Amino acid sequence: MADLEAVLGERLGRAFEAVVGVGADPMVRRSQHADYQADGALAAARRVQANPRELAGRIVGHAELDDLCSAVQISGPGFINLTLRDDALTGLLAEVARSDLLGVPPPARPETVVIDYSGPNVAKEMHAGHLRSTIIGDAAVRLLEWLGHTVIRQNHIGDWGTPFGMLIEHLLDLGEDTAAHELSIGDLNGFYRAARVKFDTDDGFTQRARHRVVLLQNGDPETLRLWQMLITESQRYFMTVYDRLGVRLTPGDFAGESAYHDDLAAVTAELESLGLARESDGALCVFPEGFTGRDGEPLPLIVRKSDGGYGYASTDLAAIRHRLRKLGATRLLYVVGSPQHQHLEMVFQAARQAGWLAAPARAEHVGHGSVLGKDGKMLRSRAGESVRLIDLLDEAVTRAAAAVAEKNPDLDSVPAAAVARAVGIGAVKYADLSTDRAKDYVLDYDRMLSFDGNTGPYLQYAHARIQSIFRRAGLSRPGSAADVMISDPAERALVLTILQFPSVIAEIEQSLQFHRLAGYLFELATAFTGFYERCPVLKAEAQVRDSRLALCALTARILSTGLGLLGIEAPSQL
RNA sequence: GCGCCCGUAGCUCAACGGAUAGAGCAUCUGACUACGGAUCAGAAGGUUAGGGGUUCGAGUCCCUUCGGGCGCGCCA
Repeated sequence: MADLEAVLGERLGRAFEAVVGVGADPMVRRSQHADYQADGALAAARRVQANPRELAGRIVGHAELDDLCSAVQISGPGFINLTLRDDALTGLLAEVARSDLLGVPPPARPETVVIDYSGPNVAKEMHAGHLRSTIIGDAAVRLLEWLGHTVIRQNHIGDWGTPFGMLIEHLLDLGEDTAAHELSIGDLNGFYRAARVKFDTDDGFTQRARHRVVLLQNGDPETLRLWQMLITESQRYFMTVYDRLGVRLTPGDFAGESAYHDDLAAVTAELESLGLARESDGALCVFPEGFTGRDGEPLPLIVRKSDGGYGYASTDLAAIRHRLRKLGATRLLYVVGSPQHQHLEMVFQAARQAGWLAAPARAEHVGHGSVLGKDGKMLRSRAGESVRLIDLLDEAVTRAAAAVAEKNPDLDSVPAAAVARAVGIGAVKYADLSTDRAKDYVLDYDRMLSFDGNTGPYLQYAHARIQSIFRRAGLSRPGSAADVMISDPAERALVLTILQFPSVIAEIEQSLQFHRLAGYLFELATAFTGFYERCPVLKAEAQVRDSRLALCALTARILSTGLGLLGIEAPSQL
C-alpha cells in the first residue's frame, strides 16, 4: 500500500482531470480543519482560468473519493476538506498491521547509498563535536536499510598527514608498550597534547617529526608498523565509544584518508588529462564552476600542493570517485558539519565536471549545526577544553540511573542498569535528532532527561506503558489481528495519527530531517495518552477489548520501530 | 571584501508557499483513591529581529539593514 497522503492526492488528481480536463497534482496534508486538506484547486484553476472555489466545488461529490471519504467540502479560498470514512480508516489500519514496513511502500528502485559519517581523528579524542555526525549518520543508516536500500557505511577517519610524524616520534619516546596502554585506555587527549607540546618547543623533536613524515610517505616498513599501531589502538578506542552509543559502526566500516593514498596520483592525472586541473602559484588546482572568492577570483581545490604532497581536497576527490566507480553508489551522503558546506559543494562540482558524478547518482551534504553549552557557545569543559564524548554519554547514563532508581525502585539492579543505559543514551540521541539538524542546539541534561515533553524518556515511557497493558492482560505477544472498531473520537484521532506514519517516512527518506520523525512520534504518543485516558482497554467487553488491544499493539510497534530508526531502544519497562 | 548558516511565546523548539503561527517546559486554574499520576482538561503568553518586494495568500521566496555563528590556496 502507499501512504494515505499520496493515495488521496492521486485520487483528487484524477477527479480534477475528469472534471476540469487538466491534470493536477494536489498537495494533500493533515489539517486542523479536517482530517485531510488539499489546496490543488488554485493551481488547476489558474491553468484553466477558472474560479478556484467554483472549481473545487465541482470536485465535491466526485465518485473517485466515495470509498475513502464520507464528506468532501470546500472552504476558505478553495481548500478541499476531506473527512475520511471510518471503515476506510480501519481497512487501512488492517493493512498497516499486516505489513512488515508498517504501511510504508518499499522503494520502487532500491539504491546503493554510501553514508560518510562520524570521522574521528586517529590519536585524538572523540569529543562533543563528533556526536551529531555519528548519531545522524547512524539514523540515516538505520532508516535506509530498513526501507530496503543497500547501505555502505564509510567512517572517513583522519589517519594520514603531517601530524603523524610527531605522533610516531612521541610513541617512540614513550616506548611502544606504554604508548599502547595510554591509547587503549582512551587518554588520547593527553597523548596528542604531549606530542604537540614537544613539537612546538623542542627543535630536535620537530626535526625528527618532519623526517618521520617523509619516512611514512615513502612507505618505510618500520614507520608503517608504528603508524598502524596508532591506528589499531585508536580504532579500538573508537569502538568502545560506538558501543556505548549503540551505533552501527564496525571496524570494517573504517575507510580513512590513508585508504585513498594509492589513488591520488591517478586521480590527479585524470583531472589533468581532462583539462580540469591547472597550475596556480606552484600548486595544481581544480577550479570548480560557480565558486568565487576574494576579488571575484575563482576558488581552487588544491589537488597537489606546491611541495608535491597531497591534501584533504585530493583525498576527498579520490573518495568520491571511489564511491561512485568502485562502490557503485547512486546516492552519496556526507554527514558533516555545516562549516564544510562550501568545500563539499566544490568537491561535488569537481566530480560532476570530471564526469564521475552523473545522474541518477547524486551527492548530498547532510549538514548539521553544533552542540552548544548553556552559555550558547561551543560546548566546552570548565577547563576550556572540548568535552569528551564518552564523558558526555556517561554523565547522561549516570543521571538516567538516578532517575530510574527514583521512579521505579522495584526494578532489579541488572535490568535497571540496562534501562538506565537505554534511557540515558536515548535521551542524548533524541535531544539531538528532535531538533532541525541545520540548527545549533543547547545541550541540557535536565531537559533531555525529563519524562515530560518532547523527550526520549517520554516516548520510552509511553511505549513501556503499553507493554504494561499486555503484561496485565497476560499476553506476552499481543496479536493485532482483531479488526479495529472506532467508537470514540480519541480512538479515531489515534487511528488517523497511526496512518500518517508512511507519509512521514516517505518524506524523511528524502530530506533526512529526523526531527520530523521525532515530532511525529511525539504526536503519536500524545494521541495515545488521549486514547488511554478516555478508552479503557482491559475493562471493556471482549470485542471492544480486542479492538483496543490491537490499537495498542500497533501504536507500540510504531513507537518502537520509529525510535529504532533513530537508534533509540524502547525497553518494555522502565 | 566575497560567501554560507541562523534569528519564531519568558525558556527549549515546531510549522514540506496555505485558513486564527503550533507544542513542551515554566506560570496560573481545574479533574480523578488511578488498565504505571512519569496523568488528563483548560487559561495566559507573539508586530515570526527591522524595512521593502513577489503572490489570491509569506515565518517560509527575493532585496536590504541589524544581530549571532562559521567558512574563504597549499590544515582537515
